[in-house]
Amino acid sequence: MLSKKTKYGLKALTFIARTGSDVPVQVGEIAKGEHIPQKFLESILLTLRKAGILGSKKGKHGGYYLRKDPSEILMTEVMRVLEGPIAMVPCVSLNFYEKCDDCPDEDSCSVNKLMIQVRDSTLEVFKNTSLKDLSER
Amino acid sequence: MLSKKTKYGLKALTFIARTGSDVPVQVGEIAKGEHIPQKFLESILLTLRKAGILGSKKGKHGGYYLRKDPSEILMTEVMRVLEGPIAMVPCVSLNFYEKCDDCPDEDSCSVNKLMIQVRDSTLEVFKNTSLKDLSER
DNA sequence: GCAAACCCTACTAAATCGATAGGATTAATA
DNA sequence: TATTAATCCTATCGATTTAGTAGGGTTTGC
Repeated sequence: MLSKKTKYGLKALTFIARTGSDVPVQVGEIAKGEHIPQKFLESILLTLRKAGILGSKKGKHGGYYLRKDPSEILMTEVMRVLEGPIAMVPCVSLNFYEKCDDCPDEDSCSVNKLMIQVRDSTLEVFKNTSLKDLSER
Repeated sequence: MLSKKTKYGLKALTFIARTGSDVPVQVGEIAKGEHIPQKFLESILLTLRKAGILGSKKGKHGGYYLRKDPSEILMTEVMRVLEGPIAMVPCVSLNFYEKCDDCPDEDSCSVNKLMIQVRDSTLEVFKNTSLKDLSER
């Protein structure tokens, strides 16, 4: 299941991208427009800023803005920041690999093989979808 | 993330399929062979039996067996029984659909569109993989 | 200097996960 | 028929994660 954090984060990014300008967008505005609890959204946008996807401006007329062109912000990056590993099991994760404690041999593990296929097909979708694509729908 | 329940369930099914016979396989045997806590595995196999994927025989020399040929047991079915919805959000789930409380309009929701793509590509993998495929690896 | 915005830490209620415990029931067999 | 070995079933539990909330601190524009 996709966490609310990720879902809200994607909606917020789309919201910002859709304004189409470099003027910072305020948290309150996004929260209202997308029906997201403001305080929760604050922490999500903070995560996205720390990851380098968003920039921020403090004080009056402050807010958040995109640090790259929407077409250059890929879902692989966004999903990894918000949701963590794309793979369904750590033992097939490219960026967050971890060995299973059960399972002495990955090569003979049927789950491993299946989950590699799922990972690759999901990755294909995320790799080929940018924030620009999201915001144009 | 894939739950341990699902992971263990898949391994157990693979184990049973690999015996290649109709003789019931005991829980203890599977637990030992796949390094799964026996009591936990018991409850998982019970779930699979109630879903009609496994059959069971009680008493001495009892155990679990497949109710269909491995080639007819598809990952779509197994995953839905063990893990629940294949979709990452309920609003794009085919078998467990639910409307989002935020999000007034699904058609204009960027998350919705993205998750439909992910669902379809994952579904494609599960639809084309049977227990026979798993057990032959 | 004050109001409006982001920044940061800590806390919490609820749900889920990964088991474990303890026995009830059933079936083969000696 | 008694024993034993297996599945069946319910309940409980500690740890973790999730989805927030609370309460300010800090910075900036006017």
